[in-house]
Amino acid sequence: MKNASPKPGDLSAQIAGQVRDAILDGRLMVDERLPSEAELADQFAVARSTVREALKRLAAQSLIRTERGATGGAFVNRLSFSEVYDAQVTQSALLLSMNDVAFETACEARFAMERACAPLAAERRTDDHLAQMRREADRQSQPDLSDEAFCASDVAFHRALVDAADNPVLGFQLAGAVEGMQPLMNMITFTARSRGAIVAFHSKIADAIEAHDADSAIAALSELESYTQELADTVISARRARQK
Amino acid sequence: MKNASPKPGDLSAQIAGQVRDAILDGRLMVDERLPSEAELADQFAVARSTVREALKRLAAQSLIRTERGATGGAFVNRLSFSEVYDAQVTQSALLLSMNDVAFETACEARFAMERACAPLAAERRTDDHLAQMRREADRQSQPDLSDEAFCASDVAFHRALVDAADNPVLGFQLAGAVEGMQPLMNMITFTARSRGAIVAFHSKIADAIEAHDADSAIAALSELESYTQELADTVISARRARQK
DNA sequence: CCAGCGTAATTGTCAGACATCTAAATGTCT
DNA sequence: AGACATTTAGATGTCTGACAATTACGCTGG
Repeated sequence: MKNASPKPGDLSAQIAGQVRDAILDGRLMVDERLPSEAELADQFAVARSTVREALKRLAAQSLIRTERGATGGAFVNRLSFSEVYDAQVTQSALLLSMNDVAFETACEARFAMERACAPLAAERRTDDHLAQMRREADRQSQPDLSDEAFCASDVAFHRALVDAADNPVLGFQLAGAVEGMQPLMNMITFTARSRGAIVAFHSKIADAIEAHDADSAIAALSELESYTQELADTVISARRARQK
Repeated sequence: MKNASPKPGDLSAQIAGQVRDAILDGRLMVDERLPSEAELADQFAVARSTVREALKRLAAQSLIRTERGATGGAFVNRLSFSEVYDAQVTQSALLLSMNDVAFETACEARFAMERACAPLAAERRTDDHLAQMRREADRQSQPDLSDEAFCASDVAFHRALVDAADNPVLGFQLAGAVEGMQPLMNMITFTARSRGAIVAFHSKIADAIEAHDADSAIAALSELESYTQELADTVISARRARQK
């Protein structure tokens, strides 16, 4: 709306914004080469260093890539799902850690979204997805697994579930909710007993997905959510008591 | 894993990476001030301009903010939901536009996630949320609304629904799915008849939310999804026929 | 025909200077 | 002493000019 004159002092930010808008509007197409830094400096009537700072900003957002050499320059980058996926995970993890989000809130969001893809996963799952889920559940049964490894396997299990829904858009949106929560989950120490319960839920989920039974999968996910919440409550209140 | 020596040629990228890791690890706390650019240049044994490019990269990711003046400098930024929300929206929009994602896929993801927050919204909605939904539905009934304005109001309606779930984590995860899809939705021209149908669905959803009836809300959302898909199919096949 | 070499274009880095901004210290008047 | 104006120091923002590193391309000579 007000693209014409957003003058917040910083030239490099303004220039970055203008180029970003050009990419967003489609005035710059994927893989198109931007003018050289010197040309951009002329066009915007600024020094090359200022242009460079603007380009670095865009590069940090994966909007452009730069290549060196005679035919080099800055090119509009095709955003890939995997790139955005990673960015999503780190951003969510940071967001959660910096805003003291209640475990309950994050957990609720995560399972709400995961239940959202359960019907699709139940319908479309391949044998590969199922095998992956079984494999992770098996690994989680091994008693000599560290808490971190257990959590990593937990994430892998749920990621397999999400992948089974076979919708890349859904998949990358869920990245933050599932993988970004791992640091929070890592704060919970799992007893042998709680691990057993979790593996049982995972088996239940895998069974439901195998049977193409969406309702059972959703039910099992809800049970797992309740159990996770209970577990977190126990750990947190124990920690609080110990501090007092 | 391999943080020790990731030497991909670019000094500014390396430095940005080191500082980013420091923030992620918690070695740099929120609102902590980084050394001045000159000091950082000394520490890393590079020129100030190189340090600046690194800092601009981090600033583009909202990891730091810079303030001018005597007590200024670069400070670790507390990631806010609203910042990440905006980034999420533009990133999703770009991702969708650059990877020729099928409308069907995006639509499916969006409604799957929206249904996920319907139960929470039905339980927790306030009168404010409800009023907002009604207001947007009303606006959508006005025949002199442009297609863009209609779509914007549509987004606002669904955002009110998401907000009613009262879970910020869920809210920002859904940002990409709902608002990021707006460009795709804008490609559909709405006839008076289709607008009427959509408004009817919206009213149905608002009624269900008002009655705290999660199941009806989910059902209405599913109907709206089907209708949207039909509409898109019609528009797309008409466009294809016209081109041929 | 082809292998090697130089050349030009472009990004990456450096060094130093000046401009601008801002809080804090300092000075001045009542 | 307190309120207000002024200076000052430290920091970021910008500019200029130079050189290094890298890469495609064309030329030249065998």
